[in-house]
Amino acid sequence: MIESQKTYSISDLAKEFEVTTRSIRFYEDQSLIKPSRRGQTRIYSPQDRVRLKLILRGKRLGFSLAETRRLFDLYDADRSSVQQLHTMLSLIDEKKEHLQQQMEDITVVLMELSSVETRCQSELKDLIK
Amino acid sequence: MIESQKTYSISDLAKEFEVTTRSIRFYEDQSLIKPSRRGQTRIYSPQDRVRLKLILRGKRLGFSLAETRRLFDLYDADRSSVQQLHTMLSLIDEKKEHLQQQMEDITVVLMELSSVETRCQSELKDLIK
DNA sequence: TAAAAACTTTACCTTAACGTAAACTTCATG
DNA sequence: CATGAAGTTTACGTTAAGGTAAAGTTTTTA
Repeated sequence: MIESQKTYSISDLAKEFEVTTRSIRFYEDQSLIKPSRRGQTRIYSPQDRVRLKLILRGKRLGFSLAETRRLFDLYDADRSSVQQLHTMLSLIDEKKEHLQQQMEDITVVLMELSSVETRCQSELKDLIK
Repeated sequence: MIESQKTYSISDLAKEFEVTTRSIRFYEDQSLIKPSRRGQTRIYSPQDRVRLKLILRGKRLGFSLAETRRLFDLYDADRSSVQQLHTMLSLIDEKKEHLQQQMEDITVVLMELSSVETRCQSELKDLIK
């Protein structure tokens, strides 16, 4: 099975994810993606594409690019020493706690918004009727 | 019941929420809080304190100060015209969608982190044993 | 009452995450 | 083959959210 080694140009990805090519190059500058090259031209693999997707998900969560890179480092990290594994586990825990706090915050805000929404709707009924 | 009309100084709040006085003044500058004054000195009411708490919660969610102010405006808004109410409802919907997207993102990342965590733990066992 | 502590304003500095413009190269195609 | 589209680098500009420093006022306290 010689599977079609799919690749993407920078503008392919820019369109797909609705970001500028400037941004994508900037992420590379910050060592978040490392596309290969044909001559000068960047060529993105499916893995690079996944990376970009992860970067953007991070952004939606309010991660800085530096934080996202640390997460990438977690995945890629040297898993050979006990030290390393412990460091990694505590980093993971830190992130998890942070995300759980965010979850709680979101839940609260969503409830508040729903309550305002309901009040608005009923006031709207009153005004129209 | 003459309840103790509690107030706070800027550094009271700074300590409680672990932010700098500079930040608190900056939020005022951006019209997010409006403490009263005794002479020049700022005096914060319990309501002001709640506002600050909300600002910080917004920050944890990655809201910009401008966004948070828009949310405040939603709460305080003129609820008299049908127009207004419709605008408000669509803003609320927008926010809700955004937050729901964030929830999904967080859920996914949490699961991924847990999976990495499990792998780390088992590798740790192998190394130690 | 004098000195320290806490408050104030004004103003310039910093960092992250790009936007924008200039000037150049490579490639497809009418 | 020239021209236009897409790619590249370099470099300066911009915005948000404060940090930091200077210079002054007010309040507390020894």
